Amino acid sequence: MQPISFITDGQNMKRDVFQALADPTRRTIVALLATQALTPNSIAENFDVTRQAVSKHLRILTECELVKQEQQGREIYYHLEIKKMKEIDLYLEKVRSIWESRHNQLDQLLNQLKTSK
Amino acid sequence: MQPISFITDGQNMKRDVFQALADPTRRTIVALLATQALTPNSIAENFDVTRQAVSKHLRILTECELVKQEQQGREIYYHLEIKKMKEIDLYLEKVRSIWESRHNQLDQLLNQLKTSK
DNA sequence: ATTTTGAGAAACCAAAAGGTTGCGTATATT
DNA sequence: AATATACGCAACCTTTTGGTTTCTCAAAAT
Repeated sequence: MQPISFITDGQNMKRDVFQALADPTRRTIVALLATQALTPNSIAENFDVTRQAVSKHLRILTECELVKQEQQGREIYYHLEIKKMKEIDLYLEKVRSIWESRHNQLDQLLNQLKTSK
Repeated sequence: MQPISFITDGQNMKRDVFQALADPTRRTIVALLATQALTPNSIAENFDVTRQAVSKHLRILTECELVKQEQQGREIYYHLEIKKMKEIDLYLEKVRSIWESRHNQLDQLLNQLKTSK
């Protein structure tokens, strides 16, 4: 069997959201961008890495569409696409629903045993 | 400023949950384990990789405590620790609350402008 | 008692990740 | 017009990742 990806935008997503959020620095950047749109430079000021490193992180976040760019003169403002986080919820819900239905099956089994005694 | 990890068990967690779920194969394993506890061999049968590779994935999932082992004879059953997924919710909630409060501020500003015209 | 089976551990490898420095280019500033 | 600034891109380096193969060990099966 093939490894199934539970997150498949299918068309033009080069990167998956989980992988993008695997890096703690990127998670912090996302949290930062939740407050307001920011430029690479202003983000870099909050970290211990160069502006180029932040740029790379932003590229990855952009590739999975968690973040969008908006050019303003020579500056580029990056802002969060909060909707994209839904995809993570989707996976969590999927796993939980499987988990729950398993319990229901157990409950059903227990009920059957109970009523047939 | 230091890169802040939003997921810090602090004490004995060697691996963070987001990173563990970054790999699509591991996400599928987690979904599989949501149905029932399984041995490495039975998991490997569902994939295109060797048992050893699955073992490695299970080690990573175990390190972040998303999965627990239960020895039975010479077999080891791996079962999902569904509670651990809460940590992901926590991050999502954090980001969303930041995002919401930002909007509230904007709403407040708009209201102020409206009442003072 | 011998052989098979389940599984972790180790050694190894190619590819990806995360970082750096240096460069090119477009937009502001003077 | 000359200079400074904001940024992306490319090249490079080191560490991590995901996989394989091989080995060893303990538990079952014969």
